[in-house]
Amino acid sequence: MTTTTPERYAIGDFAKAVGLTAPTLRYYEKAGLIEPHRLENGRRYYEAADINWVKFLLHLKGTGMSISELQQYVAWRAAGDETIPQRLALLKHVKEDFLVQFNEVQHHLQILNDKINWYEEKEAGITQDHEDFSSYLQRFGHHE
Amino acid sequence: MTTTTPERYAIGDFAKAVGLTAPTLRYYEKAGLIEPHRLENGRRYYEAADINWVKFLLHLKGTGMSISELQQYVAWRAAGDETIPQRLALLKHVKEDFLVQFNEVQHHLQILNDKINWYEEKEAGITQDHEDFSSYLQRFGHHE
DNA sequence: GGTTGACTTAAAGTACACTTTAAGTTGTAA
DNA sequence: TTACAACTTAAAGTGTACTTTAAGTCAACC
Repeated sequence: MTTTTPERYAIGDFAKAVGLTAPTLRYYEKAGLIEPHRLENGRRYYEAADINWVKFLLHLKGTGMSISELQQYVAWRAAGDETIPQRLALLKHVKEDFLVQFNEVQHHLQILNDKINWYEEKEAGITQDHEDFSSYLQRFGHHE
Repeated sequence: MTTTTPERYAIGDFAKAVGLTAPTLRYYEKAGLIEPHRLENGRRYYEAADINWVKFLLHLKGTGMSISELQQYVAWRAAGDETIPQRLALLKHVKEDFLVQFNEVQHHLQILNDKINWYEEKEAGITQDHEDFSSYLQRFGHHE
């Protein structure tokens, strides 16, 4: 009977696995977001499960959470299941903010698209007269 | 017969009209993004058309364009119609980057939603056993 | 056994987009 | 006319999230 040793990643390999740099991992660790294990010689090592954790952190970060919000989340997580309501409230708040931003950027994209189309129409009929961008927008009901 | 004087905004009023602060408007002006008019006493004033311009800049900014990209855009705009191809190429590049980011944040949102649901299910059946988040994600095909 | 690359730490530096300060001038309302 | 708010400038400061540097230890390969 054999025991499978859990795979160990040195910081450089782990960094590649999660798409970060070694200094960024040390920075996150200092911020309390990650707690790698250590070899006897003092070097960090990470395990497969740590990959999921970091990737999850990066998803939260990608929804707009700041490092300090992540720190709060991690602190509540460490405090145990009685902080689930707080964590849930935080994530819901993050989601609400996200959705507001999401609607805004969709509108920004619409204007960007309209401007691209306006330039393309302008380029297509290079010698003709053209309406300006504001009235062009109004034809589509795309205000501001 | 009367001539309607175009409406003039002092910097504070204009700031309110576009949702920025007066210092930010001065900052944008220093960056070359805005060129307000001046009264004889040296004070800036803005007109209605400037509102559209600033709002358009903010839309571009909202799609991810940096100040320096906006500067490039504005420089090409000032150079006249022969730079339309460059402007178009810039905006299309911005759009491509935007769409990549857009897909990424949608995935981040999905994971955030999954986590919220996972917590809510965990809260609902507080005394029961629960699967961990990774396997929960896999049930929906929401990887990483 | 020596060289190269990866690791360790703490601290300083960077990039971006503003924001604030300081010192002074001007316009408006009581 | 006095006081207060809004304007002017240049320069310094802020917040966020890293990134880079410096000085040293350690491990792996030829």
